[in-house]
Amino acid sequence: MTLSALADPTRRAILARLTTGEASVSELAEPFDMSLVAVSKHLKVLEKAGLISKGREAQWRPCRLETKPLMQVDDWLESYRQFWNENLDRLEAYAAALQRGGADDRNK
Amino acid sequence: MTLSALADPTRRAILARLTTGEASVSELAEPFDMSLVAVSKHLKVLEKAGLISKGREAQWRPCRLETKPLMQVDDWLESYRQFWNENLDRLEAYAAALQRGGADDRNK
DNA sequence: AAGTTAATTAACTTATTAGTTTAATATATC
DNA sequence: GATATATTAAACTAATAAGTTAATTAACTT
Repeated sequence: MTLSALADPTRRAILARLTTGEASVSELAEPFDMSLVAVSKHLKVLEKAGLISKGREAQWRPCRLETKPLMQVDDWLESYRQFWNENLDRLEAYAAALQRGGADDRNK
Repeated sequence: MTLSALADPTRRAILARLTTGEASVSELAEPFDMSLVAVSKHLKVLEKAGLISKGREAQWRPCRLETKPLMQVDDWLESYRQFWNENLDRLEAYAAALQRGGADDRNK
């Protein structure tokens, strides 16, 4: 669910905004060229995904960023980091071999 | 586009499979309880997002994982890593303060 | 050249998503 | 208590997504 919540650019912009601190629904909506209702729905999606939480202060619902799901994405990436590091290692080894005197297919 | 491609569990499973090496479309489709055509479409989505590339060997289209978009996701996460580390720092500082003799609000 | 295997394209269905406008619910203020 | 502000809920529309089956393309095997 986290990834599909993150798939929308408006929602990602909202999250980015929240790294600078809490904000109310209408504050969060302000930069966007869409209705407040639409933004409110985006916030609901983010909340269901656990990416934000809402407090209550009078008639405002201050939203704040929750990091747990993002940390899980970070964890999920781990196996792929291993994958691309292996690839980079292979590439470096190949480049080094070339440097040492072009010991590639063309010399066989 | 990367994140919405990653939002689907079937597609994530396909990527995970591809960390173990190249595979043809039908090999990739085999574990799933859906038509080959459906998997072929998922592969098209992954390909458009740059997450895989397809070669051609006779009638097979060997797919392999491409890491660039995943590395970009990793980069995108960076600002959030900073955010949650700051939060952890604050938490640790608070815990340390408590340890040093409960210098919290209740003592003012 | 007939048949088999691998994959894609086309046409369609159903469900979900992102947005809209209008109405409702709280809370605060005059 | 009336009114203004902040937010959510309801009802609807249009676009996109995920799946299906049937047909097509391409390459290999007899």
